[in-house]
Amino acid sequence: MAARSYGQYDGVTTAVELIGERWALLIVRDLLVGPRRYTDLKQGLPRIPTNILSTRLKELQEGGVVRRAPLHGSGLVYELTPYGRALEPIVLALGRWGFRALGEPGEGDVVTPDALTMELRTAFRPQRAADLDVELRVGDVALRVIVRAGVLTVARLAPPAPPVGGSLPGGEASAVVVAGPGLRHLLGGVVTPAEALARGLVAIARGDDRILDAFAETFRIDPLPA
Amino acid sequence: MAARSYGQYDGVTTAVELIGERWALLIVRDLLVGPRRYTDLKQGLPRIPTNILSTRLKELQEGGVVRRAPLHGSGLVYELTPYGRALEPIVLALGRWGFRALGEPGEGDVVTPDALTMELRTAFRPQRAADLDVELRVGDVALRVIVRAGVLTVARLAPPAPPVGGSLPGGEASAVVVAGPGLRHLLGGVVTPAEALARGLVAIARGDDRILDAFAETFRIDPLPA
DNA sequence: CCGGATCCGAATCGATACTG
DNA sequence: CAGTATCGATTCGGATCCGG
Repeated sequence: MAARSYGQYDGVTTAVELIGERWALLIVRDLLVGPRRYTDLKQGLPRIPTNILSTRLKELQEGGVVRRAPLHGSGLVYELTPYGRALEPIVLALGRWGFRALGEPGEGDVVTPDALTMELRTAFRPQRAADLDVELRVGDVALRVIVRAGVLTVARLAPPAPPVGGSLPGGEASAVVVAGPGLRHLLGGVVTPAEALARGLVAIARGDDRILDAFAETFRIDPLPA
Repeated sequence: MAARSYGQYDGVTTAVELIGERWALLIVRDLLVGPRRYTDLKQGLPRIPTNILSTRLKELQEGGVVRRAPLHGSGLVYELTPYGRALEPIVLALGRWGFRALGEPGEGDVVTPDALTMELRTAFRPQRAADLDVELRVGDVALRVIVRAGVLTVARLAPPAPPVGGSLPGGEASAVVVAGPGLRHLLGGVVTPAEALARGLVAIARGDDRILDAFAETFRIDPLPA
């Protein structure tokens, strides 16, 4: 028996042995957004040592959670296996759970595009979803957030730069929402959209303020059900 | 920023910081069965170093996941806070996920009463549940498993010892099911109850063999939905 | 630039012993 | 019962280096 084994024979222990090592679940989180190259993962996890990333990817492959796939042309990507993709509801639920413990960001904490994408997915309420097409900016991350018929699509945008004329296929979002860490108060339902605007937690850089009502109704992580 | 921080600001990262350290989720797993004393936890996690158990309990308390409560009389117990209890569906889902990767037990692997209790909870299908009252023995763990009106109750029994006359309140179970690691094949639905009996994965030490049909219908972790 | 491998000090973990 | 203390074994983190 490996010295570092937990020495137990059950499903929870097996799960922890597969994805419980440091950084492993954050790698899975990013891969849930889509296949990623080694370098992409490294950028999405700025503080991960490269030897750890390398080791984890190997372990996740041995565990059947991740596989390598050749990238069309050159290079390769890591992607979740079907077994790994089965973690999606679990990671989303964990994200909701952890969200409720979010305080102020620590100094140096970052928000990455993939993390914000997953955060939106955790907060997404298909039953309540309004049709939506907004650009969401948090820090230097910009995402195009589209909801159509209860289906959420999130695309990464180039970091906010002075518009040069190049526009996305499909044109621009109907509104631009700019937020900081205070966005969590809106998602958490502890402030109304109007309050969030008044307190400067969120700003509408373009478009109608009322878009925020639809946004806040569509994305919410309610406090624990008593 | 702490040197060991992941340096990200989102729900998944926060969750991992709260319960992602080694052993933490196994502690939570056992506490989901019920409040436990320090010594109980140590027994339920035979390979955990006591300093780690001590450290984790402190961290889980700081994170608002666990709290200490005085035990009536003397001593104290650790129990989940409401926030910690909110992990239940997540731990159950993780248990189901990990279950599908279970192979043969490693040498020295053990099955503890709390782990087996949680395993049953992960496999429990309320919709399909038949009324049931059986004693389940795996290794030297013995559990009284009762299902009534779609509600599962699991109680720990003293390790299988020659009946001395002392009986549980409520009397004896209507059947005794004895199993080994091969039980996973029955729970996984890859063998029928009849096959499980024929191959010796499971034995009925007392009672009618047909109780196993009800058992296998009530407790199952199906393969991944394609 | 991509995809790592290597090296090394710092921190954590694991095992055992010990204590109020 | 409920932990601390100690100390060697591992792992992690940070930086650098290397082959395509």
